[in-house]
Amino acid sequence: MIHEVDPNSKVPLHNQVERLLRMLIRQPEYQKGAFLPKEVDLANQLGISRNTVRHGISKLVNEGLLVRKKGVGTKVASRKVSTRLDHWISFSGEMKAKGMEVANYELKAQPVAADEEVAGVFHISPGTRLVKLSRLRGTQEGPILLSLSWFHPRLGITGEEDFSQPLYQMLEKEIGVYPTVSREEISAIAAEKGLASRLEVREGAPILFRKRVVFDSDGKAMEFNKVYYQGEGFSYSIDIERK
Amino acid sequence: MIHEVDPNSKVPLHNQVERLLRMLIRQPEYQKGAFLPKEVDLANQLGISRNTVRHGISKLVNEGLLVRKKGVGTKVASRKVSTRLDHWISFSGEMKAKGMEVANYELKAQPVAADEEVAGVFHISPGTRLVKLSRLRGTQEGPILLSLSWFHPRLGITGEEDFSQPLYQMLEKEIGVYPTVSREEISAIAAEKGLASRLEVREGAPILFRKRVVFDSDGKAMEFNKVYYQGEGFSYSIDIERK
DNA sequence: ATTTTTAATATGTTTGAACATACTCAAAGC
DNA sequence: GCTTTGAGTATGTTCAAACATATTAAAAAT
Repeated sequence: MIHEVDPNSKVPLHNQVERLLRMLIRQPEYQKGAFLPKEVDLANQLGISRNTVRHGISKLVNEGLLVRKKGVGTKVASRKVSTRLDHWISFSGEMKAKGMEVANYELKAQPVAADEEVAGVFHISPGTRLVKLSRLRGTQEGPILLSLSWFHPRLGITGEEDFSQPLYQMLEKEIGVYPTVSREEISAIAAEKGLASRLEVREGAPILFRKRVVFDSDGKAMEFNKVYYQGEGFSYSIDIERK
Repeated sequence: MIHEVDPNSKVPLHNQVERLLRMLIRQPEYQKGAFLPKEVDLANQLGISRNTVRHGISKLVNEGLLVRKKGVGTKVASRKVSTRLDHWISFSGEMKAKGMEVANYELKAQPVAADEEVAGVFHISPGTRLVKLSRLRGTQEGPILLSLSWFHPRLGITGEEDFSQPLYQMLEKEIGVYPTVSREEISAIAAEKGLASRLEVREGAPILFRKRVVFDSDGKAMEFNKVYYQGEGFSYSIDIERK
């Protein structure tokens, strides 16, 4: 049962709708996946316009709390995943340790021309050919992260290597290069359209963005990596010691 | 000069508006702070409804690319800030090193009763009195972060200490406790209403959220800290070595 | 039994209009 | 010169309606 809105309140109706929904979705049935009341039913029940109801709903959709599907309905969005920031254990290894089966939604290695950013990282000329690895990964419930890696041309990576195995294991065994230091940059960004559709989140959803350069044991840059994690469903943990 | 929308296109009009705006805001004048064309002017120019224009604009607003102010206008949002994740240097020290003057928008230390989360972190009973420090900090341009700290009661912090000085310096000198390890959890979340208004971002904006427990040299939890950074305007950097 | 078609469903898009409200700036008053 | 008031400005809110569209399920056809 949903409550009412107060048409005489100074709080805009769409904000009141938003509040009601935030309380509504706490109910176990919705947490478990039941469909929320239909827009038109909410509108009739609350005595307000369907578009005003939609306005309120879109707040929670924008926050990734709800997902909508035309012809189907609206429901509470799924739950979180976390990983250790400072672990070098592979993503799939860590997810397996948590009892989650990793799925590769996309796995593609292909030669590309280095753009200015990649060229700057590796100190090579823009346009230089090198291999880019693109992986869309997650669990049975859906994608969690999009990882893009570029490899320094000196590694001699061709794109024909077996990238289905753990990446650094492959680099050590087949390329003979030892990843040693990772220089990271972490921020929160809003998903633009292309990224949003690949990660199956709404446009503008918070994305945990990790950009890093991996150096080998000689201190030379070997991999440039960008990873986009679904924001709401993901967190890093790390222990930092004072020096 | 703005382009047109194609009413016969399969792409929804509001998406076309969004695209046009993404291109429009690249122009230097808008990057420098000029107001975008008014909604009603865009609507007339494009031959579509003002609400459809608003729908398109709200996409960029939701992403933090644009900011709107009633009675004033719409303009491109401001730029980023970053800090080292693994540095113990104070926020104000680091900003000063970057030539940015830190402003404290809010600084409040007060005794509170520990809620369940805080109690769980410190292994004390819920309801136990301890001191909570709340700081809203940023630059002259506006707030960047909201930091909330709770201190273990055994430290004997009263709330009367001088919190305007660097926190850990104060803890060492006046309390005699030495912060040594920080156990961190980092994620991207969407700003809820209260947080959004304090950080002056839109509701739902991506927020870089850092939750950590700081331990002293004896390995005992001394501080529980939550920091919310404006997502778009902030990033961490860190170097991680393989063990 | 399987495939195709159709209808129902619920969200998605767009509209024009009217009104509300926060903000700015100029004019008026002290 | 300073403060208050009022008008104008541009975004914010709400509406009811009509139509579009992706999805699902049932009915019809094979």
